[in-house]
Amino acid sequence: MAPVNGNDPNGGRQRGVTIIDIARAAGISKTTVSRVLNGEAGVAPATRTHVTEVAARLGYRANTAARSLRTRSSALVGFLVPHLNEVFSQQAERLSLELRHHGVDLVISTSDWDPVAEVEIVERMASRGVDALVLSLTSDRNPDVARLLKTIDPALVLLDREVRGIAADTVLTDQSGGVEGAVAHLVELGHERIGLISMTDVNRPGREVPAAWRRAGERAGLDFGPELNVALPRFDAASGASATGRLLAADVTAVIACVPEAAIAGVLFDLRDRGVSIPGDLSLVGYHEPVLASAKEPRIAAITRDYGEMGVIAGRLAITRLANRDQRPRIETVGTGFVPASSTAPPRRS
Amino acid sequence: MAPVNGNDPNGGRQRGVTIIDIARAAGISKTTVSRVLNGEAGVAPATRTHVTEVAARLGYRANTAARSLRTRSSALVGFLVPHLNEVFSQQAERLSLELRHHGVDLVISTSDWDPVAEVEIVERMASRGVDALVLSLTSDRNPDVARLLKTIDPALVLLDREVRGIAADTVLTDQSGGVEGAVAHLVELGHERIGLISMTDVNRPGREVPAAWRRAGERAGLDFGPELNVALPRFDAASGASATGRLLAADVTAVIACVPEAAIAGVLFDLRDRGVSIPGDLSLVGYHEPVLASAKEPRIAAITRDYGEMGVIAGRLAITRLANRDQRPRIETVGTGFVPASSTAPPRRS
DNA sequence: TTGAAAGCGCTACCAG
DNA sequence: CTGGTAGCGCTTTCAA
Repeated sequence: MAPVNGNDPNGGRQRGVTIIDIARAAGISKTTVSRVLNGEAGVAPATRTHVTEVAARLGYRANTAARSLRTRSSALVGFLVPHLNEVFSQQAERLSLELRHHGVDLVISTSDWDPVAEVEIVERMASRGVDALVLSLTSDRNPDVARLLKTIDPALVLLDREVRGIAADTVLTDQSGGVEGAVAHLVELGHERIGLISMTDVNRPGREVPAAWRRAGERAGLDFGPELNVALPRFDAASGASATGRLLAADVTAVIACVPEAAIAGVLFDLRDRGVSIPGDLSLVGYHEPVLASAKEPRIAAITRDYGEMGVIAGRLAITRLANRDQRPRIETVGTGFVPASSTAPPRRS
Repeated sequence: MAPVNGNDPNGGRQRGVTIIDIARAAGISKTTVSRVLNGEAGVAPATRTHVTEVAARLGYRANTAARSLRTRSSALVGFLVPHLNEVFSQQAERLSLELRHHGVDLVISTSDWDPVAEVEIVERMASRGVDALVLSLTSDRNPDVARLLKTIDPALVLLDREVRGIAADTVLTDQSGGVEGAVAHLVELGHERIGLISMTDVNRPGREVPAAWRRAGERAGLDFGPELNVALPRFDAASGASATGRLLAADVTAVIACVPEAAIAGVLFDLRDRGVSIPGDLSLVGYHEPVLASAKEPRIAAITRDYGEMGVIAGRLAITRLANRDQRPRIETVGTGFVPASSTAPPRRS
């Protein structure tokens, strides 16, 4: 039998079983009940089993809000991503799972690649009282965000981002392995004019990828001019298509597209519309290919990394940070690799 | 200047500005501060502006836990999905956005298609105090879940699921439009043995899709035997591949695959390995195709619907439900359509 | 239009 | 090993 509660003063939600109800039913103090429920040591085994039993019988469920208020911790982590595409979804799923193992839930919000929305979202999450905030910022060069991050309470984990003045736990991607692999592969096939579609320099991959590409070119004795690098501010199909046009005009024989899948789709559509065949007329390297896409030809060679792992690492960083907020910031690096496929071939001799 | 707080009795988080700090700074009671912050009527304009000003100056951020405790509402909605694939991610993104417009945040958890995990997750979210729970259950026939849903407090929104004994707000999918469109299209091309890969009957699409397929067959004067329907319990590539084998053994000339993308990828891989060409040897209809996959041939004809819209509707149902928990359950239906593409053709005459 | 006081459910402290 | 008490920050009476 559920205990009879006083008549509800609140028009709203149901009252629910509290530790006081358990205490009464067990003829014991709520302090001890709390101790049992939290698995603290120093409770007589008999008491423990009894309380556990009563709690189960009454269908007790802890009130998280009350606990949060008292302990100043919400067991909630926020995850801010630009967009829930396959890459970020995968990160989210693994991050969520990792956190769940530690009794922590994940609040997700998308900015739709809008730096202004990002500020609002971070603000919201801070006010929500998340214990930690995992950030895949659209722009890590936005001074408003940088300023905001200094004033908020949650622990921070940056996902392949570097914010000036913020020394936070970070999961970095080392782009060099993948990019150099791709360039080396293309050079070996005989390509010299290797175009790059990248993100703009407002976030770390947008800075690191072009740098790695240029380095790799130099290593191969090639000087990649700026006309070979198109930096996209947006990642819809139209942007991808326009980048393709610019690179074809620059006489590239190969393109490395380190941008989200929606933009790469734009590249593919545009090439098809122009009658440019892959890899016959143009070699293409992408940046992760969804499984369903990879089931069709040409399979896109890709610079890739383990997104799920990034989520797991972010989760671990968050959890360990919460256990000890005073430790110094840690940086974990995830490598990238080049996965060859049927989308590359020797350049057409003209 | 931030007010000087007493020395922190808590080893943990920072103290933060409270309404008491504002009240003191403004020389006013915390009641009035609360009223202003919540935009309640009955406050002198002068007081209102002053309080607003002071709050901004001190950098006040409401403590959500305290508010939740008092109001018994968390401004949090839970979303349970089997897996964050493209379909569910899209729903999640739009749902999240819709909720955000109303000041509500979204907690996401994935069950990895595990009905047991689902029970735990629902339990967790209830204990977390979510105001509403949006559920894409792996199995809506799991009695444990049905029982649990009756005991918990949050408002429920079911996403294309029907749980016995639970009268909740629901977003239903009407599969008939899409399935009948697909069957009619294939029949018109001359197909008679049209196989179906579906989910099992543990959830609503797993029941509705086969029913619609059978009806559509009857309407065309065809009697689809049970050997033409493979119901998958899992949705990895291997499952998709094995389903393909069984249907080919049943001499189908066309396959409709109403299963998640990972399984459809398995179908494609398997067909390629067997040297079965699409649509030359076999016509294929899928169930939504990611943009990057659609950029390559063959483009998979699909039975599809607006996933984003489903998320938006779910969000609206949740929000309006919270505004009035006593209204009777509402059911919104989303239609499906058939989108032809290059993956279908007349059957090979043998 | 304003304020005092009560209390949401829980954990932390201290005394026994 | 156990219990009493204080209070987290907020909203909500109720009274002025």
